[in-house]
Amino acid sequence: MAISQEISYRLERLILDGGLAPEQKIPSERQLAARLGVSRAVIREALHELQGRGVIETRHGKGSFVASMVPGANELGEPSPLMHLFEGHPRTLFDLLEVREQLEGQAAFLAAQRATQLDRHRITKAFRALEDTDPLTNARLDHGFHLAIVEASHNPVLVHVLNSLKNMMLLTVQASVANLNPREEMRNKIVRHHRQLYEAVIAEKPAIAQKIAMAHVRFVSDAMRDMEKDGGTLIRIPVNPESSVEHSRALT
Amino acid sequence: MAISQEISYRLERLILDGGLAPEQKIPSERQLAARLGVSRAVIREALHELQGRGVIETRHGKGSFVASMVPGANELGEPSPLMHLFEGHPRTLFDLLEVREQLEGQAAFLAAQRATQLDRHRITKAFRALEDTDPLTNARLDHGFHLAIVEASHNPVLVHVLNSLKNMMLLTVQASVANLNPREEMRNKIVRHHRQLYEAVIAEKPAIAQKIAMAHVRFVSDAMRDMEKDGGTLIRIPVNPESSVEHSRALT
DNA sequence: CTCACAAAACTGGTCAGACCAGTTGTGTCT
DNA sequence: AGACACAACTGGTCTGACCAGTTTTGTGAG
Repeated sequence: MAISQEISYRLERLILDGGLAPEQKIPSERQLAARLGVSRAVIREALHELQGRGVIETRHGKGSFVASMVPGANELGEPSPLMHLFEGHPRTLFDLLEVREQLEGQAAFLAAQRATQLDRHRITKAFRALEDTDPLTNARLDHGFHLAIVEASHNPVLVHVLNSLKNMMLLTVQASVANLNPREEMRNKIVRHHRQLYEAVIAEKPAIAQKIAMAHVRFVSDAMRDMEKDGGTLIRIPVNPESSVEHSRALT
Repeated sequence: MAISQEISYRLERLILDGGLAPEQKIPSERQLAARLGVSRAVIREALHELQGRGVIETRHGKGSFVASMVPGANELGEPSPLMHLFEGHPRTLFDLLEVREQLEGQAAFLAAQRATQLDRHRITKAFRALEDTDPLTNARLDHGFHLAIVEASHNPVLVHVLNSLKNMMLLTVQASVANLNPREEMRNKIVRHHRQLYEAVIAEKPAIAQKIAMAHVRFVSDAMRDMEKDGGTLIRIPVNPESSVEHSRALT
């Protein structure tokens, strides 16, 4: 196999395995080349491969960075092919929540089991940020909190799967925030869920963490199902990332 | 924007817009470089980006080719970027099995709950075929059985996720068949699992079906982990694109 | 004339060193 | 202390060479 591919795999493995955190800077091309004993061309080819796969971002004059899966940052990828299924099909939202219930439950379980000191620190940071912010504008932070837990599971396959559902998940999170947060009793419950989940993960109680995470997603799902049945109107989140504009502006 | 990226976008658009058909050969790097008036390095970087995105495949001495979109039959979802993580990294196999445990459990649960007459017929057919065949050559049928159950879950998102893991799953199924089936007591347990799972789904007992499906995957995972720890040698399944293409055709 | 086999002419893979182009830190001069 | 220019980073591109597989070609032996 080509050297450049071996290197790209090695780097990806390192990143997904938690060796490198999102937004973290990767050593410069010249450093990598020297350290791995290969030419800079090979390093560049490997990095382009990771770029194509959306694992890293490269900025002229600054360096290469682990792509954050958080929405605001990048997202030059085309809208998820599943996205179109979602538009006008609220059922898909519930299908997704159904799958999320399992996967987030497992992620919470594994995170409670495997989180390192660093992971716990990240999770704590994400949780604090979530707590300290206006609930109406925190869909992103909500997602970030769940994401931190997923990454602490140290299962690259799980991370990849949830990442590939990223766009849709963001929509469900936004939908739940937009629809549920305005109702006080709902918001309180959700906040309590988050706190319980946070504590269970930090306290390294896998079974409890899993149960709470699943109950949380289930609760959101049920609540939205009820709202749809009763009121009939879910607040629709416009499918419009528009971040590629933002992206090119930031980079040009 | 960097020249290499402009070129990769241009080529991708060309390919996706039908200018180039799958399996078709792309002009050589030197030709492209000359034709587009840039250096070969830029061309190579652009091609690596497309490679990372799964749009093309490159073969030493032969050239670059438009990737056949067959693997994963992904009308949805990007071509599994996970595939390569598996090669040479047995740990990823266990990561995948960890995720499978949850997803197949859920699929079994939902299948038992929602399967229609037609679904049950398909599942029965897949099960019979599995039963009547030489266990040493039935990795495909094994996979087909599990697949029939997944499809009966009637959750498009779940189907999509498992479908995008299809190639890797095929490998784990093959690995388990190759490693576990030769041991009689293992094979018997697996056969029993299949039968119990089949009966629970047909009998519309979701909780039981889920429990069995999860136990099944867990059992396979544990058994392989033990084998790796003891004997130290898992039979490695050669990663052979052509055969997996064959398989996905057979299953689609 | 045909077949076999080696050489040539492709393909991609890697290397070296140079230079351009953004970004950031530093130090000097006012 | 502040402003500004100059290093010293970073990635982006170019050149030309050579290595390593694959395919074509051409020539010699039968």
